[in-house]
Parts: sequence; structure tokens; C-alpha cells
Amino acid sequence: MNIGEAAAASGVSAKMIRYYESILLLPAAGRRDSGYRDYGEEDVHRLSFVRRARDLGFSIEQIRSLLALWTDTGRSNADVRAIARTHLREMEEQARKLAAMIGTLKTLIGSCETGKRSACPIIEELGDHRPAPAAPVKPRRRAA
Amino acid sequence: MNIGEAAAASGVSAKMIRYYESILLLPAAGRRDSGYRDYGEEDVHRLSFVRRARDLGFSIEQIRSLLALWTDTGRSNADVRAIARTHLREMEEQARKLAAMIGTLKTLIGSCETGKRSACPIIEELGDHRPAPAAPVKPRRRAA
DNA sequence: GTAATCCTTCCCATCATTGGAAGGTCAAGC
DNA sequence: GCTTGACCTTCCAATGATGGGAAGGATTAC
Repeated sequence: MNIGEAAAASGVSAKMIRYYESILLLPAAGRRDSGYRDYGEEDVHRLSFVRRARDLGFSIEQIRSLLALWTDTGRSNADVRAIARTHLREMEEQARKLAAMIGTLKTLIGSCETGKRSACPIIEELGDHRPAPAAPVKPRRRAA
Repeated sequence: MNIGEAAAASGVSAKMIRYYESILLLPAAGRRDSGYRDYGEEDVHRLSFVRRARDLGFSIEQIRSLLALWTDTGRSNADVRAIARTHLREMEEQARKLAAMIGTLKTLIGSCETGKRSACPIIEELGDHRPAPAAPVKPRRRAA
């Protein structure tokens, strides 16, 4: 099958398939006389694997490792788990930060709701930390 | 003060300050005879505003709107809330997806933990949806 | 006066993905 | 046959936000 069909079958766009091939995430596809790339069951299978991994938020480099483990029949589950755990920690950290941002925003929106005109804390909070020397300013040799 | 000091005072890197100016997020800074950019209290204030908004995950375009509202003394709290709420919804959606991914990954890691060699579900799940004709592959003439 | 540190502009890289242009190929209808 | 249009090819560029670095001028501490 050609790249368009492989794309439809795997859920990875043709653009992305070519890109993945170019960065050597995927082996170079076979070619027909016309120059068209030719894909088989196995290829679609691998593409689907990549698609699922991307959906789970794995980076290309992580997927590269996972693919190697997948292909390598001698891989150990421990190796796979290690990659997954690392990624899990990253995602949990990301979730933590996101939750904090959401909390702050909710608070601000809530206060703004009840506040009167021109006292919206979203604006005030963002802008009015004036006394802020804020950052560890290395004095530079005087100036200002 | 020059750009380095403004950067330290606001928490926005000099690189970013120049970038923000180039995309017209910030007004062009005044220049000294030397060509150096010159910043004052007001500028640092605005930079801090941007910094805080970025920390809350607002996009540059959203910050552009917020800055306009901030500058505009006639702005209404409702406008500000609208932007904040939109952003909040986006973040909550993002958090939802992230939580789902984390849940899936945790399950996979957990199963892998107890599973025996070469039966790691992380690999199996990702790859073994083999019976997959997977997608409705109509003979030809289809888009991805 | 000199050396160190700042500043300036400009270009490049990232990460994953999409868009488009220019041109070749395939499968169908007439 | 020939046309049509969907498909494929490669290459180049852009996105968003940021960082890295080069080349050269300005400022400042000593």
C-alpha cells in the first residue's frame, strides 16, 4: 500500500511518516518503480505503535527507545518500565504545575467575580507587585 | 536602566525582552545615545506583568489582550474574566488529558511489574493491536 | 588605557507538525 | 489514445517560545 493508505490505516499523517523516516525513527520504506513508498502490515503495525506512544505523550526520543526495545526480542521488561516510569514522573510533574496554575487562576477569577470594577485581581495580581526587586539582581557595576 | 538590569528586575530574559519588542507585544524601548535600550519603573512593571502571565500559562496572544485591558483604564472586569475563563477551560482540558495519560501509563506499568518477561503490557498494548485492519481502508482514493 | 562586561543586530537550533510549491505517477472515464 | 484529478515525490518555510552564539560597538572598573 502507498503512504496515504498507510497513513489512514495507522493514524499517522503521510507528512509525519516521511518525517519519521527522515529522522531515522522508522526504517526507510521500500519503493516501487515509480518511486512511491510501499508499506505492508508490519509497517502499519509499527506506525500504529508510534501513534499510540505519541498519544501517551512520549517524546520522539523516548519512542525511539521503546521501538528498539519492541524490536529487540531480548529486551527486558525492566528497560521498558524504566522508560515508562521516567515519562510518568515527567507527566506527573507537569500535572502538578498545571494544577497549581489552574488553582491560582480560579482564585483570581473568583475574586474578580465578586470585586467591583477596576479592582479585578487578575489584573492587580499580575501587575501590582511593584515593590518587587523580585529577582536576585547581581549588582553589575553600578548604573541605572 | 539598561536591558540586563530590566531583565533581572522583571525576571524576563534580555533575549525575551527584545523578542517581545520585535513582535510588538511591548512598545519599543527608549534608546540612549549609545543605542542601548533604556528602561524605567513602568517598563519593569509591564515586564513583570508579562512574566507572571507567562507563568500562569497564558499565550503571547492572550497576554497581548490582557496587556491591552491592563493599559486601557476603561476596561471592564468582564473582559478580563472572559479571557481568564477561556484560558482556564483550556488548561482544565489539558489537565484532563494529562490525567488520562497518566492513568493509562500507571496501569501499564503496574501490569508490567507483575507480568513475566516478554509479556509487558506497555509493549503489548502499544504494538499488539495486530488484528488491526485497524482502519477502514477503502481501496484507494481516500485522504488521510 | 586596558580588560571585562555589557550592549547591539542577526542568524541558527530546538520540537513536532503543518503548509505549500513544483513536478512526477496512477487509475479512472470518455 | 488522452484528459482529469487524486495521489505521490522532494524541498523549503512557518509555527511558538526560547536559547545559543557570533561579530562588533559601548561602558565601566581599575
